[in-house]
Amino acid sequence: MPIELPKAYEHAEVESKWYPVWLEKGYFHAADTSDKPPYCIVIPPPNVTGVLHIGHALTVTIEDILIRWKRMQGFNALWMPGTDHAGIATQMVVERELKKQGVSRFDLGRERFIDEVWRWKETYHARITDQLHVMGVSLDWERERFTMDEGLSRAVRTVFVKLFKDGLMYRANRLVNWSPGIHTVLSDLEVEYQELKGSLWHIAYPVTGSDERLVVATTRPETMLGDTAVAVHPDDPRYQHLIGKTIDLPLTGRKIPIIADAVLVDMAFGSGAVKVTPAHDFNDFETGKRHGLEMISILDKDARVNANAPEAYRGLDRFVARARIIEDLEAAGLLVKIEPHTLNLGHCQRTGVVVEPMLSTQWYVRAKPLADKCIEAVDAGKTTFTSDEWKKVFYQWMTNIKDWCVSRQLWWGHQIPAWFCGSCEHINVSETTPTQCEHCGSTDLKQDEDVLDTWFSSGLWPFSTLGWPDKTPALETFYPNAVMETGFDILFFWVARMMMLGIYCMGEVPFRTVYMHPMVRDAQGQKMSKTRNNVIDPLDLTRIHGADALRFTLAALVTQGHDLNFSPSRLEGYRAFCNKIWNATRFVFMQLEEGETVELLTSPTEAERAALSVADRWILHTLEDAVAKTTASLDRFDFQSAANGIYQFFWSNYCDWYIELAKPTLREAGPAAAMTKRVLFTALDQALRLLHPFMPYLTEELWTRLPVARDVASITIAAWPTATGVFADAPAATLLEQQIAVIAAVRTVRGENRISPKTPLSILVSAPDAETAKLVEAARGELALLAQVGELQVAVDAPRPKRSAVAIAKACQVFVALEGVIDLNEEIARLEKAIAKLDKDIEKLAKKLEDERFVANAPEEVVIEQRQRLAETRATRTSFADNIEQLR
RNA sequence: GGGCGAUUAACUCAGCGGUAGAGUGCAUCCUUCACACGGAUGAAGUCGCAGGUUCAAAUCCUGCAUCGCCCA
Repeated sequence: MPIELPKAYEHAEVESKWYPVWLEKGYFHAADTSDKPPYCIVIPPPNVTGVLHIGHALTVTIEDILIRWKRMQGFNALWMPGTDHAGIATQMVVERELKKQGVSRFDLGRERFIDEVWRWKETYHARITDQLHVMGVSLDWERERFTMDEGLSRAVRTVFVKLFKDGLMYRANRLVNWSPGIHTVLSDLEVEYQELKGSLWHIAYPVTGSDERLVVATTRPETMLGDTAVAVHPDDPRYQHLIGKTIDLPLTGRKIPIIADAVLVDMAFGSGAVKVTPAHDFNDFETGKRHGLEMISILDKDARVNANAPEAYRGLDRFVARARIIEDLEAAGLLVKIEPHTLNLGHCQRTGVVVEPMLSTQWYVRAKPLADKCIEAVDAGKTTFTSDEWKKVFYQWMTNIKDWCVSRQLWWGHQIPAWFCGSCEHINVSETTPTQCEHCGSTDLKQDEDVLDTWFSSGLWPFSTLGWPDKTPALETFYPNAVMETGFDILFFWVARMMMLGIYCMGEVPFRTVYMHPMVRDAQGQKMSKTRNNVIDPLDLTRIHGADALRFTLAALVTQGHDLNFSPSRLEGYRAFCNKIWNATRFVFMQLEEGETVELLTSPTEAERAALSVADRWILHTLEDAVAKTTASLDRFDFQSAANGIYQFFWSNYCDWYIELAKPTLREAGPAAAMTKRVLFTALDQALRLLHPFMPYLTEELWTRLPVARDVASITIAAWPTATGVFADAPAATLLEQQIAVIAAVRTVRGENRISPKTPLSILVSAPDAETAKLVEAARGELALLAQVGELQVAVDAPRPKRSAVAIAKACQVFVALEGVIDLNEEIARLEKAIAKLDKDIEKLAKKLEDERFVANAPEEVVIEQRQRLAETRATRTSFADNIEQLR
């Protein structure tokens, strides 16, 4: 009994079947050492408490395509899996869950809280892993890592100590970005600026010992409690006499100096006088340093007014304090006016609260020396970007790099390996817990309570996952990684940090190529968000349309730009493509006798070659072309054209023409049919391989059923097709295109004249020469089947028969007898419409060719081409016009 | 304020110096023995606007408009 397939492709059944098999057989496992060339991608570790979203789906689709492709090409392909502890996000999630039970992390205490987080981590980890499985990812799960596991934690401590000893890790007291939402410092990158409508308050500050008042404009009146100066521009004639005098700072009873500062003050803005609050504003902080001003911090960690401020305001939230102070100033007659003002405010990336600049002591990485090495490496081409745009952005950031604040006031993360001595205040930095102070020998040591920025451990990912700091065989084999693929939104957060730390720790770049993918948006280009209610869940999509269809869609839509607008209609189209592949295979299988096996055509003998039909030769030629183009597209990370190329080959060439052309041959059992059958299977086998990186499930299901000899059990590890040129056959392509054109010409006449498909047509084909005539003659069976041609006549330069429709098929004219078939007026109308179009083309071409400058300047082949086209178009027009005359 | 990107058929996108393409949708016809998640045929675009370079511009340059992003 021949191989039977259900009538439609059921993705759910097939997809649930294969993943466990692949895992069991260990196809995704890469060897530590191998004769094969290495190829390694590390997954951007998803947040362990996160849910798979469409951005992850895009990431894993692209990476799996690359990995599966390279694996098939014979590389020792490693795709490293793992998850990220995501300090802030995870701590927030768990705190929120605890809050539901009425428990705060402080109720539990640090140790018990962290135990709690680990418990959550286990649960969430299982979920995100299952979600990844659904996508069909060929990750080497045996190697899976977590940023907080023992090995990676050791890597973090090692790097910290190394940086410290090299003077690249230091502590400093400066103004930082404080998130009152989660009670921690943030790095510059974790602050998101957002334009907000606010106000500009003009406040009158009384000059000491005079009636004069100096008006300052501010967007943050509450910070006046911490003002330590008022600045004016040194060249401002309005205020010359005040420089050096003092102000009686309202509500506080303090006196503060009036200073001149050309950097801070813009004479044209507001009143030209600015209050200076060094402990609560980055510009003021710099001003304070320039002038040696006092720095008074007036807010605590909750952004409430602290004891440095007058008693009346203590304990008030910063925004409540603002309202109170405005009231009080107004009562004192010191509020001059309020203007509407748009300001750009920093917000905490995670909690969304307004970030507060605060004075505090934190750990910093000296970034410049690390960044310089990155720039050198990219300059030297050690790492290349697939897009010039992102390379430029990378350079810009690296060139203007600032020191990286890496300490965080969280509990969940890698605790900083620094111990403060209670006796001598020395800071002991060590990979292992010290028992006594290295400076004074005291045993009164207390570890820094803070943890490291999550991105610090992620920055080690390309080598920490391979066993670093140990010199493992895997590290030796797979570092540098081949490709870093991720969303452009984490270019600085992650890619840049990996470059810095990779070069620093390993002495070599972490990866050879950087490919940045766009952000997935909805079909209208809107950012997906819960508030917009336009979030597309990839798991819903896989349930409805299948993982293969989703993967193919993402690959077909991905660009090197900023946005990928996800279009459900495209997904539906590619789901239909899956079904098409299924049914084409089903048809091919139906040609088999019971128990029959097929020998694929690899390097044909002369005898085999001679047995190939024109259609066979054409599809093999086209296949080679598709193989070459797909491979070339993947080589340059052009997933879109790779996907489109295979789609076109499979649907338009293989299904629409080759299978249809093969049908008449197959019906007449014999040597021709046997050969065609072999070609059908050969092209199918190769096409499935090309499709496999995009559609792993469907291709595996079909490929393993092929009744052919194979050297491996799974398409996962089957060889990627190569274009050797054995099937290159341009003459066959030309011949077949002529046949196709004749068939299409008849169909056009039929379609346009609304002749029923059942009505057989008599046609006469006028060929330019005997060879072409012979070719058309040879397509008799195909014409009968594909165009319902009952009677076919072919002649060289045949005279036009009376009462016939005419259509052009490349070098031939096709006359379709119309007697008794249609209303002649229909055909006249069709030809008139065609002539109108031809006239337009003729006019355009003639005008171009009459232009002497064109003829003189354009390349000769272009001129010749245009002349030819004009001649052909004119001939067609003449023919159509004559025909109308005859029909009348 | 500085920088970057986008604007092509109703929708989602290719093309990036020499006849405007794809998928979906739409119209007409066809349930023919792989597939109606199908087949055939067709309609649909002054390629955002205005200048410029060129024999030739959707494609290169300049400006403008609209939308979006990044950095400060």
